[in-house]
Amino acid sequence: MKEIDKVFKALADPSRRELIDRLHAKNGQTLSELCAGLDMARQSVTQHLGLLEEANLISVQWQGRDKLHYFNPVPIHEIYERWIRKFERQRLDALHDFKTKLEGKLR
Amino acid sequence: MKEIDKVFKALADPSRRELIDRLHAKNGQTLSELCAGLDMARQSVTQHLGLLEEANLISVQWQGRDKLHYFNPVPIHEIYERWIRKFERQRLDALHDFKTKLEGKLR
DNA sequence: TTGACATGCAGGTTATTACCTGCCTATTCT
DNA sequence: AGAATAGGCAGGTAATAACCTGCATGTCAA
Repeated sequence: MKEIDKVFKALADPSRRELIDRLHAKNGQTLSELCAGLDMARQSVTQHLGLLEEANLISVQWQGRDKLHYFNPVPIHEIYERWIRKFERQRLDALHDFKTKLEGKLR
Repeated sequence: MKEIDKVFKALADPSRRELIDRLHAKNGQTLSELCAGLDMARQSVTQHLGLLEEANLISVQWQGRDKLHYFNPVPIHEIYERWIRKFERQRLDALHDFKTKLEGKLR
């Protein structure tokens, strides 16, 4: 499976995006910390975090019995650069055309 | 299911991203046109297109017996605005910090 | 009008996903 | 040392996803 596929797949699940959001708000959280309030068994969270790690969206670091999780924004940036940006450009072009046409009608 | 969830789910599959890419390259293609070269039964493609339509990533228009497909960049833009942009910002900040520290060391 | 073509609809299969529970290990704290 | 805490590992289940085939319908063109 290609890297970019893993990232898209990882982002497909709302719980995983929620986890990323939480790490973005506070980096370096432990598993238990991330579990708190997530209405889901610890094992499920572990699994989600595993997928995120597979996609290189987070990295982990052990500290005694604690497993610390860190968010890595690089894959998201790559998705943006390699896949999303071109559509943004098209969209802006469309807006530009629209505005131009509008100005034509108003003239 | 929330709108944004549908979009992320729709983008999770490589075949569906491929379809979007093709429509981006040439808008208004028929189903048969999109099937060509996709090593997949027509019905599967129909299903993928259905999901993309559900996510509002494409819209269709009938013309006689032909079903024309058009790409809509808006949902992708929304994903970018509401979800990706903040991570881009963090990333740029990180780069900036890095550069600043580096300059500190070089001084 | 008949044949060729574009697509829809129904249903079935297999793989994957998102969960769970139960039990085990390692670390910390008292 | 013993209890509490953080996490791993194995396995099981139910829902969903990604495919397929077969047949029906509607449209175009000779």
